[in-house]
Amino acid sequence: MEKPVLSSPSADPSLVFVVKEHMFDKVVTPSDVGKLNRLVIPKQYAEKYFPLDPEESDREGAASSPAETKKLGLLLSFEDRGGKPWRFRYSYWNSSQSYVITKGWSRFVKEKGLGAGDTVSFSRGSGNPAARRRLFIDWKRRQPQPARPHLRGFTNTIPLPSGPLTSPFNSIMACGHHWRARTALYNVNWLAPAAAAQPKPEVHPGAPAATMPPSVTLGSRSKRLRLFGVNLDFSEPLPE
Amino acid sequence: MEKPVLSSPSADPSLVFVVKEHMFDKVVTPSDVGKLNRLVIPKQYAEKYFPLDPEESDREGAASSPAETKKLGLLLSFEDRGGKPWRFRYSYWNSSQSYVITKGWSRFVKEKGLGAGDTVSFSRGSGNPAARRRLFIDWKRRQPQPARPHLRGFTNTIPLPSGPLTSPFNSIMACGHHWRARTALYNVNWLAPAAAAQPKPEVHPGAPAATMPPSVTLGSRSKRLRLFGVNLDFSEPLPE
DNA sequence: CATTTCACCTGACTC
DNA sequence: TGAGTCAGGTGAAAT
Repeated sequence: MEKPVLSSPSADPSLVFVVKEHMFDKVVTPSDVGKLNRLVIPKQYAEKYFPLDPEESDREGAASSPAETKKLGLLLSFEDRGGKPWRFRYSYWNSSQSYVITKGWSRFVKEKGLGAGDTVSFSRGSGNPAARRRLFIDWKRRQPQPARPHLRGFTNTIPLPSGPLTSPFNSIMACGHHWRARTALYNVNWLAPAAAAQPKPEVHPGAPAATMPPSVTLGSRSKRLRLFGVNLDFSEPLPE
Repeated sequence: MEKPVLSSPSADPSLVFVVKEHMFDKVVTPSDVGKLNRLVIPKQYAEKYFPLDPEESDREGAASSPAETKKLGLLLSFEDRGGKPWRFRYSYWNSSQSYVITKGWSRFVKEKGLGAGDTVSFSRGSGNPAARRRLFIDWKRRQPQPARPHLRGFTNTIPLPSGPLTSPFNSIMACGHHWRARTALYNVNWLAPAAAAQPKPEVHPGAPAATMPPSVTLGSRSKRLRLFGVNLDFSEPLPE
């Protein structure tokens, strides 16, 4: 067990400090923050910290018997750094032999804006059994990634993928956008006409070689691309 | 209640006609006829015609008490237009707050060859309470869809919306595509540059006036649009 | 085994 | 906006 640490003030105004023991961290995968709406808990930590067949089956949300618990899972209640409670369903998936947090997880991902590579951290209170039953969840952003260019349109600002920009169209010049309502996930891509009777795109400044066709590749330092007489402006990534 | 109608001969050879009252129709979704093996009954109809907590809990397959019925559902017995009996489990899903027909439904879908967009129709006998307890199910193929132009790209064929094609970009020429995985719903849109130093698009043949900006409108008879030196070919809708 | 059934779950959408 | 509906999913159990 790691050295207990003093936390920031908890939600309970009568407690100024909570002594916590760190349990484990997980660097979340794309699936952990994607639409599968589940977080896989590494088996070694799951069995150590969140046993599903405990002798002392006194956890909140526990079913009546250990066998039932194994089948139905548990309701685990955490507090985040602001004292906000988070209740997650935690269970074992026989099919994948893995321990997962399911219900409630996607709300956490959304509220915190978790992305792949970010770290979630699990702790519990330190001290007597009652204190140790108190669970905490925290998270931190992954190390800053190299800046990516963004295309700032007239009405939309659209994060660009870092790789080559491609389109399912091979025979037309197409500038496509693809997004999901009410999320910030946008995907812009385009292609040059196959038989281009078009001016070659000019990239300013410090342009990498723009290969087109089959695709336009933008360097992270490009700030402006003039394409078919149209100015495309790139900006730094949006503040998060 | 709609006007009672005389049906075709029923399964009971002693009865030549059955008087039916139409209850409701549902245009089935892809999920209703897909692998989920369930039919969602719109709540308004479910609660009106197939109540799960009836005072008179005398329906076939009803559990012993109203509370039990709510939990376990009912066995509903229908006759199709040929008098063939169809028994479906009908219940309420707490999690999605929806009424569903489950067991038995996939067999109906398979036998009738139901596809998305087809309509299933629910009726019951007209007259005294006993007659009204007799349930009927029928279905009809969806209307042939009106032809829509399709944009046939090199690698993709993308159904176009019938209305004007617009884009959230106002300042660049953008040809966007927007779709949801595994459904056939695609949405193609584009716009001309706001300050177009571009040739006007030419539309062949029988072109409607192409207004651009702010948007390009394609008539259903347009087969080809030459836009910025790029040919866009339109075809009839794909065979289904 | 695959397929069906079952009891959940979530997000997109509507009002 | 927030609440309700429901289409489209899931894992597990039943068949």
